[in-house]
Amino acid sequence: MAIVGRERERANGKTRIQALNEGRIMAAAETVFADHGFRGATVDEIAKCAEMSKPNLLYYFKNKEALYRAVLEHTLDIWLEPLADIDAERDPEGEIRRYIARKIEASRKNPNASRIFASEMLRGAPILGDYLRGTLKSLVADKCAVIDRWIADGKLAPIDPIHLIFMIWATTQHYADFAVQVKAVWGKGTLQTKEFERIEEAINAIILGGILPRKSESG
Amino acid sequence: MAIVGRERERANGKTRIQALNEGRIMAAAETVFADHGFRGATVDEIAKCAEMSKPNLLYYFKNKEALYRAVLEHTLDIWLEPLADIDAERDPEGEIRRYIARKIEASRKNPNASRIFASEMLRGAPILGDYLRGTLKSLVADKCAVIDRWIADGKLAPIDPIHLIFMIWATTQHYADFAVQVKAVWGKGTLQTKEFERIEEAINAIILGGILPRKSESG
DNA sequence: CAATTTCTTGTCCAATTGGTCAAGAACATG
DNA sequence: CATGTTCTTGACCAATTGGACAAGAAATTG
Repeated sequence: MAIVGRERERANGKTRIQALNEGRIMAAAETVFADHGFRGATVDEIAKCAEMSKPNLLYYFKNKEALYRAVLEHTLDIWLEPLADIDAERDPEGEIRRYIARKIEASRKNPNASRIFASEMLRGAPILGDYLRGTLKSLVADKCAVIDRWIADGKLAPIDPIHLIFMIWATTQHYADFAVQVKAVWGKGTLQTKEFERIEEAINAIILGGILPRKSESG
Repeated sequence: MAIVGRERERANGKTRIQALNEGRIMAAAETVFADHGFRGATVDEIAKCAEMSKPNLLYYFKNKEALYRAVLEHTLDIWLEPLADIDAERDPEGEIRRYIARKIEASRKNPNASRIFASEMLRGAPILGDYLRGTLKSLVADKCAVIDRWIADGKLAPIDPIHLIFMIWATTQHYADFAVQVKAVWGKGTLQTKEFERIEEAINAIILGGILPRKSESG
């Protein structure tokens, strides 16, 4: 059992060096793809950003598209998880608050992932199209059903669930994707934790105000 | 005064052919830039899309960036106008309804403009940075003041004006920028007038519900 | 420590890029 | 219709692109 002694701490069958370099490449690729999109990014630039030669990068990822796919896949995890977590059994206000919080957190902690996803959508989702029409569509359908049940139970005002979801996506991701604009117009140099707390409050105020049942009407 | 007889219908000092070709080039550029961003777009592709040779395109626009700037400028007009139109003297509900309606209309009628703007934001607004920090910032400040007055007058719930504006931007443009995703998840083949009417209703319902004063509290 | 595997890069390549140039074609006008 | 202007393009260019390859450098292993 002392076989672990030397170099064999390969997780997922990966060498130490592999894990290290693939990580560096992915990180570099994330920023370059986020800045320039798939076609605008160059392998050279990514390699330079990862501090390694281009042939070495291509030793780890067989070509530009493979690298792009790997990066996209990574962003999807971040993207999908919070929505899947909405629980029909708990109360809508708390669930939606928590969903918004987690989406905002994702925008704050991983703005590049959000921008890459946006860039892929802008060009018509040539890679993610199937994912959108498959996994994502059925997940959203699920959650729409949950929201509809909440509405039927009088726990939410009768709004259109899918557009509520779109609105939450659009609004939360806006602060990652359009960060320059937000900073410029808002007059903030950077968006830090403090700013994101205010953002979250503001979004919660409007959206929850818009979807919680009006007491004066329904009793 | 019969000088107008022949070919001299040049508006803005432009030849008939100039006006025609610049128009075709701009239209082509709009779709290509929208699909691939500045760096990802190629002059060749734009020329092909405009059905003319590359040197001919470069006869009308001295280089790729000049063309990009021209296209961006055109998108800004569409972008800016609706916000500037908000009138402090009229009632908030009607004004915001109208603003949302006009933004939705812009997304529907000019999705490419929206996507180009988004793409410019994604890469950090290297061209539009000054515009954001100048014209746009002060315009937004103006309108925030208007909204604050409405709030002070008890006509709106006390929400943060700038984030209301961000939310309206994000939500309305979402349907242009993320059209693929919307179509895929919503299960619509295309987004047509009918769909946009439902979208507008849904957005109005949530946002107005979220910002109009609650009668049960203040009334 | 020798053999084997993994890693790294300089060099090269064909294709594509943004852009120039000269020369001809179409047009407009006196 | 002759003349000047505007328009159009094929051919070309240097730089960059994504990627292949071979050969050497580091690791890892029995």
